[in-house]
Parts: sequence; C-alpha cells; structure tokens
Amino acid sequence: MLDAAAAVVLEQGAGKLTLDAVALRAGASKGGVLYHFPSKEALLEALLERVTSHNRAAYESVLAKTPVGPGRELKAYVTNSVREPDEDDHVSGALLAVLNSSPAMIESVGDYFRARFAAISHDVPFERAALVHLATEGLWLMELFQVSPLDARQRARVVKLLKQLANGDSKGLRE
Amino acid sequence: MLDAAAAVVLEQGAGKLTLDAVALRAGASKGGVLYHFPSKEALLEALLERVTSHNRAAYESVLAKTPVGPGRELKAYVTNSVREPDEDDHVSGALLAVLNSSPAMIESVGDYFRARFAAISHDVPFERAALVHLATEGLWLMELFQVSPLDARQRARVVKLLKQLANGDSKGLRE
DNA sequence: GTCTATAGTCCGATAGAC
DNA sequence: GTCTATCGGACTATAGAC
Repeated sequence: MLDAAAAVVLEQGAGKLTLDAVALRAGASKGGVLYHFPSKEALLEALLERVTSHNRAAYESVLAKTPVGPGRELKAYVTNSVREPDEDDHVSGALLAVLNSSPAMIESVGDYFRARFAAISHDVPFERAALVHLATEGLWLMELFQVSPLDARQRARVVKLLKQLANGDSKGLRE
Repeated sequence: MLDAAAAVVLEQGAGKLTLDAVALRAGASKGGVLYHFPSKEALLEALLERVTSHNRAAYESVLAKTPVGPGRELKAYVTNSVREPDEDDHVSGALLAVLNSSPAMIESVGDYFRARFAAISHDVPFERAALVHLATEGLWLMELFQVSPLDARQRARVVKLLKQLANGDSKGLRE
C-alpha cells in the first residue's frame, strides 16, 4: 500500500497523491485504502516514516563501511548524501513540499535533522561540521528542486571538497 | 492583486492559494481575479516573478553598501541571504513547494540561481564560492522549511564563518 | 471592466452491502 | 476486510448581465 503511494508520488508528483490514485496503483478501491489508513494525513505520515527510515538505513550501511576515526559519521553522512538520488530521495523531496500544512510532520522532520546533526558533529569541530552539513544539505535540496547551478564537472569538484573537509583537510580552500 | 495573493500564501500557505481566497483578500470576486490573470498558473508565474524581482532588488541594495574588492558579490549575497527572513522569503519558499507541477517555473527559478552563482563566483576561487553558496542556500532552505538543527547561538557562529569565508579568510576552519 | 451565477470536475470521507 | 455508491464541499473556469 505504501509502495503504491510512493509510486504515485514518483510518477505524478506529490500534488497528484490522491486516494483514488493510490487505490488504482494498489489494485484496490478508495474504501480499501481508507481501511488501512483512517485519513489521508495518516497515509502521509506513514509514508514519511517509511522514507526517513529507509534513509537512516542507507546511512547506517555507508557508516558500516567507513573506517573508524575522527569525523567518521560526518564522512559517512556526506557520502550517503551526495550519491545519485534514489527513489526514496525523490519521494522525500516531494513530501517536503507538502509539509506546509502539517505542523506535526514538520516537527518530526526537524527532530530527524537535529538527531542527524548531533550524530555527525560530536567528534568534529563545530564550524567544520556545520559548514559541511549545510553545504551538503544545500546541494541535496537544490538538486531535488532541480535548481542547482552546478554542472557535472563542478559538482564533482564540490563533492571532492566536501569529502576533504569532512576528513579534516582544508587544503582545497587555500589560495 | 498580487499583494492579495502574497498575503494569502503568507497567512494560509501555498496550498490554500485559491482564486476564491485571493478574490476575498483583494475585495474582488473570482471573476475579477481571472480577468487580470487568465489562469491560476499565470497568477503563480506573476507572483514568482514579483518575488524574485524583490529579492534581486534587496541584493542590489546590499551590494551597493558593500565596499569594492575581491568577493564583493559573494559577500553581499551572504549578507542578504542570512538576514531575518522577510515576507517575500516566506512566499518564495511556499512557491518553491508548489513548483513540482510546472516545468516552466522550475526552469525560471533555475535560471535565476545560475545567474546568481555566476555573479558571486566570477572573482572568487570556485571551490570557495561554491562552498559558501551551497552552505548559505542550505541554511536558507532549511530555515524556510523549519527543519534547521541549529539554535540561535550556533547559527550566529555559522553566519560569522560564512562571512569570513566570503572574505577569503579560512581561519575559522583551522584546528 | 467587474460582477453574479453556474457549469463541470475532483477530492476526502462515510455508509452500508457482501 | 474490502467493496460500491454517494455525499458534501472546494476547486478552476466560463457565460452573460450590467
């Protein structure tokens, strides 16, 4: 059921996420959808939960392959964030756009971001962690909205710089 | 008329931007609104145009007060972006959230971002300009969606760092 | 030019059959 | 449990009076 909802968001955008569309995609009826989720907002919350949970899992997977050392979490975070966006990323972005109306969901996403920042900044100087985090998130968000001004070559240079910075290396900035 | 549309977005969110709401706010009728803008999309485009134009003007104003020297545009851009968000900023964000459905509007915003990046990076090393730009934009976007993990004190430290970096000073990152 | 009235569509949610 | 049928409401847009 949630798969169907995610598919609808991917194929038609979050604005077209209607109970009818989900029902059609899931091979069920509107009544059937509303049996599983008492309201559309409940469906949205469940979808958000699923996406954040997947993102967390992807990060954990990268983290497991990252050697122990200072800034380990920050490095894993950057690597996980600059990879080619997958389906869940696109769903995340579409959901972010719909968040306006639901304070509870905004709160939930805020908690997620706060927890992540705490995780990646605990063993790195604050300024460095914050800068890398903001730039990474800026890149992710701008690409999500398809408004990034960077071409592929420039993006590669920036990604390299972010990874250096996460590694405690500021050489890429000297000049 | 556009003022009324902007007010509706501010008070009720972009999702509630309907012809009825705009008409009510403007003291007119739905038919009256549709006389000025042939369709709702036309109204959205006009609103987007207004917001970007205001943002451009705000930047130009800051730029005029910024002393001549390397990274002048980048410094003005940072200063203009980290200030307390005004009404237009909130409208921008709400509009960004609705962009999903309109490729033409996405293109327009993309052009705006590309032009801005070209302006702020022409006299600054690429890595530095891109990093400052992405971090600034990340901060702006996260605060717009109310998911920034930084408290007021941390935000002040980051803003200070961004301005230093825009100034060609990397000391804040050493450690 | 700006209004009223209304057509026509789509949505979320409910009620009740099976 | 899942369906069908339908309600009530909100939306965009059009037609025509003034």
